[in-house]
Amino acid sequence: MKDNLKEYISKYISLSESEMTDFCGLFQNKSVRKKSFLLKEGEICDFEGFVEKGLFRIYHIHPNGVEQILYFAIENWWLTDLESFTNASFSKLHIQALEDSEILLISKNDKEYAYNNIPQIEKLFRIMTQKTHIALQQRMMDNLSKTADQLYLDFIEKYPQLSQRLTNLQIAAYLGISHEFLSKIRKKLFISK
Amino acid sequence: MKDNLKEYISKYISLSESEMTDFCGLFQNKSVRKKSFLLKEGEICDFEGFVEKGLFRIYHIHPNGVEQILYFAIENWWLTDLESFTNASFSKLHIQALEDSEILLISKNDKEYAYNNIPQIEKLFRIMTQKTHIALQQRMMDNLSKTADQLYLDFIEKYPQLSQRLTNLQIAAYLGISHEFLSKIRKKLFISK
DNA sequence: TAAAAACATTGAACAAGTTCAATAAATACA
DNA sequence: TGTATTTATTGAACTTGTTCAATGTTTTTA
Repeated sequence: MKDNLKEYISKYISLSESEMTDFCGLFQNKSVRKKSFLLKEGEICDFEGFVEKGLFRIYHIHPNGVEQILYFAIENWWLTDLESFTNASFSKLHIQALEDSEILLISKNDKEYAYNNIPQIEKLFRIMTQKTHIALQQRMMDNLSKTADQLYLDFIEKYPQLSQRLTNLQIAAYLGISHEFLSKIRKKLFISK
Repeated sequence: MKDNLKEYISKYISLSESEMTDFCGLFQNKSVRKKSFLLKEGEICDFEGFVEKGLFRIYHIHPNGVEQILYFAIENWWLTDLESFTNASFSKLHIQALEDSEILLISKNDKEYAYNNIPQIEKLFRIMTQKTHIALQQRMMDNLSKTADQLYLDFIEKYPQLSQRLTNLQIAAYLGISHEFLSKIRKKLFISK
């Protein structure tokens, strides 16, 4: 039970057996059917999730109707709307399952409990946030400097297994280009799938 | 001494007087002349800094020679190359003073000491990293969806005092557009300065 | 398994932003 | 204060990517 979560945690911090049981006990399993939502714009995100199985997209719908995917979350990745979760503000994001999925959810209250009662947990999330921050900085710089061709090639090279599970529409929405243009890029690069 | 730093810290956590003295004692003051560097590409960033006075730019030079500014740091902002600092890897970034500046620096070792000996420090940096992460996500989404006009207007509205201290070259390098195009945008918008 | 829905491809016209080069204006500095 | 350097402006040609519309393909679902 919750073996992936325990393994993930152990990569970054050392917990006693009782602390581990205590902390992991705060997570509730939830099955999410393909296309259904964990969060919709306007709601307050009061959970953080660890994906055991499946695939989610975290995205924003711009005023002009265009969907921008902020990130994907697959097995052993975490997801939340950090802004809404942290500030208890209305979310600008949607979180939707793209496959039938299993996710472990911890509520904001239970996370607070963990911060206050298991000292190492503060460290765990500090390290996790650092890592995602580094990755996001890199993505930011890439997006501002690379052409769409390079962004696409980098993406399928960096996430080969994930890109197999996504439509080109979704990849385009992540890269921030139109799917028509992605199609033309793929043609130019002789990518057939 | 170090009043701004102490005030900053107190916004997020509560330290006893001795803890505060202990922690702030780990910071060394450094004067940095305009145009000189705190960090250059290829070096390992073993410090984190809190700006007391002045202005820095943290930027990357792309293979094609274009300078991309990742962020600016003014009074009461922190700066480091998080990736190089965290992983002790060679930095891809330059950190340069754009004005004569005063900065408080803490070494990686001393920060480790603080993490291990002052429990609340873990929380402080967890919260700080969360905040910058939220801001970076927002900037990411903006950059992918907004036109250069909007990005520029948003920037000068969000950072009115900072933008007064920057050249248009620097603002363009932050927004990820050419400075010629920024000039045309300013003309169109009737911005005279 | 047939119909509906979602996804992918292609072309043509267009818009946004870049590059290069020339010039002007402002700033730094000896 | 005058000269060198950096910064800003402008225009023309060009590149990258978008939008719209039409068509074909694949996947989902009743």
